[in-house]
Amino acid sequence: MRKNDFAHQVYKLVKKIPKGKVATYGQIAQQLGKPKAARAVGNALHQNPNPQKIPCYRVVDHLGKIAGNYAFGGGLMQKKQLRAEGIEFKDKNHLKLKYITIF
DNA sequence: TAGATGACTAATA
DNA sequence: CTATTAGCCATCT
Repeated sequence: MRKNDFAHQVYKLVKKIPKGKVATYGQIAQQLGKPKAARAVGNALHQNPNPQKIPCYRVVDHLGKIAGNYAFGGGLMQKKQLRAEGIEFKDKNHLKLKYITIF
């Protein structure tokens, strides 16, 4: 394993997502220079070597929807965490698209 | 090395 | 709205 893995880049970028905002897998992939690698980004987070350092709950799909119960405390906890950061939901599973951005 | 898998995205019906 | 098809890319077996 090299320290400059694709996954390593993903973690680094996810950690930089500002509070109160979220990013899509596609956006992260694009920041890495591979806009088609959204799927690979999801896989990288699935490995999730540092759930305590990586705010994977700020990463959602292109509709602002939470992936599922793969995160630290489950999908429900994830939604609560997002709401605690000032992010509002459009409905039960979809965030308001205005929050989907990096920087 | 090759095939299967998945926390994706887009297009189509 | 949901279901299906297809393309994409890193990781796993």
